Amino acid sequence: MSQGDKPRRSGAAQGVPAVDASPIPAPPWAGPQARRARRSPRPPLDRGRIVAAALAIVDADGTDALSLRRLADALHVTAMSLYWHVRDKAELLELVGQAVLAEIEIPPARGDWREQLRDVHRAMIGGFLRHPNTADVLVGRARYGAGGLALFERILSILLDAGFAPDAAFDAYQSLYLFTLGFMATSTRTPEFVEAQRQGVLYMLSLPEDRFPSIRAVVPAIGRRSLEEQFELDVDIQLEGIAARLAPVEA
Amino acid sequence: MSQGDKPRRSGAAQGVPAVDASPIPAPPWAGPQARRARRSPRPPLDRGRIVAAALAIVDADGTDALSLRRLADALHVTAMSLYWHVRDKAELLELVGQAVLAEIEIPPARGDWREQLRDVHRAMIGGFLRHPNTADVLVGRARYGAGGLALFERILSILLDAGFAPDAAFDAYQSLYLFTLGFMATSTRTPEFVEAQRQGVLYMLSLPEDRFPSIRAVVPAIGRRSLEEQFELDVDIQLEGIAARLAPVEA
DNA sequence: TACTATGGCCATACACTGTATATCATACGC
DNA sequence: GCGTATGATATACAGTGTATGGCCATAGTA
Repeated sequence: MSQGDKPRRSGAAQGVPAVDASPIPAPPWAGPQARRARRSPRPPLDRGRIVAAALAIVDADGTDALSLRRLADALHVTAMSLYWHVRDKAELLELVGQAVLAEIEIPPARGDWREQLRDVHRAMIGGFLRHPNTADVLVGRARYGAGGLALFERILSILLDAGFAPDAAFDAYQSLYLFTLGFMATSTRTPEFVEAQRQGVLYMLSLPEDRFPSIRAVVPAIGRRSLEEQFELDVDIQLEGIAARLAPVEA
Repeated sequence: MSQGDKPRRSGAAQGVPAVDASPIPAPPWAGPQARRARRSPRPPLDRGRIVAAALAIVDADGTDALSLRRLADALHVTAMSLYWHVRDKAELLELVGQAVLAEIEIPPARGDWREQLRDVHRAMIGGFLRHPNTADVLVGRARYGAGGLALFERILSILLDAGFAPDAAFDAYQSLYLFTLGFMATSTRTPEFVEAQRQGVLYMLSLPEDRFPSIRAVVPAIGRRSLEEQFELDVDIQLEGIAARLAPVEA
């Protein structure tokens, strides 16, 4: 029984959450044997430090630059050491995404449901824009960590409290969520992406006016707003649409 | 002068568009020497066939499965042969994305601006859902090929014709575009993604009701609509919001 | 204090990726 | 026929994620 199983990764290694990407129902942080002390020169490398270092690399050079060896180097450790704490790179990326979400602090409720949703989304996009290179992580692998769940719960509760039926609340959430994802996807700030965007605008300005009159007419409007302002306006559009199509009848 | 330059890739190799990702202003298809005939058993491998084969692989197994060697094998060719026709993998992915966009046929105009936008977006999402695994390509690298430009031009012209000011037209477009991106990002149909989504729902259903009452109340509403219906509703919400916030005053 | 178990880290290796470089084969213009 | 572009290939390299197995210090037990 206790023979074939090497110290292999996965499962409840050390005192760290076992569940795959769902640390909520049983949050055994500070688990059984509460992290025994150590006095070796470098601290003993846990998920927190790994994820923090990974996020730092992503912030600096984008997700493509995040390789396990580079991450290990940053932690003064070999690549394989990471596998003791993390199942594989996919899980690592998930944790990075969750770290970004966890940083977001949900503002207290004030005002009607539209004000509240505006506030929550402002906080979200603010938190995201502090780590704009995490877009593909957040957009691609949609897994909810603790932070994501809290946001989800909060948004839904605002809607339900406002009298939305559950179905309508979900539809409203979906609408806001999808648009937020799209916004994040286009807000990457890695140098290549920014340059590509710039080139795109230049290119569109070079299009023949007779075949693309509308593009030519509108392109000058691009980029006249900051990302924050842009987002603010778009949230407003969402809310207006939600109010018109999904909100409960009563005033 | 004509010495140091090997047949190196890039530029106006063969009769194929030279511009990096912008085949519009000078579309030299059927270029100078209109593709001379050949009767070798296998035809001589052009961008079209490469992109088609790549798209087939992506449709079958997702973008992660698209490696240059596998693509080359499918074409009965070595990996390096591809580099004659394509600068690098990034360009290949761009071309795959553009191929998906190019497949979309823009419906004729009928009805008011909202009807028209609905029709165009229906066509878009229909075309996309025929290649749902191309989501990250379409979402990640936002480069406009011929098809993308045509869509862009069309949507803007609908808005301008409806009396939107250029700034407002761009804002409206942006709103629709971002949300469409988000929708595509969450519509990947690769097995892992679908499974992850399913797990997510199950997980949320297992959350403690006292801490996540809203989630528990709403989760049953997930997935009761098809993707097409979902999209339809969300477009409606966008349009409603756009009408309320951006549309010109006149009726 | 001696002994063992094990948590945590590392060395090595493997299959696979994208791509640089150089070479080779065919077809066409002269 | 010859040179020259056009296109495919062979080889090689650095870098990726990760499977496997070993190493060592500490914790727990006697």
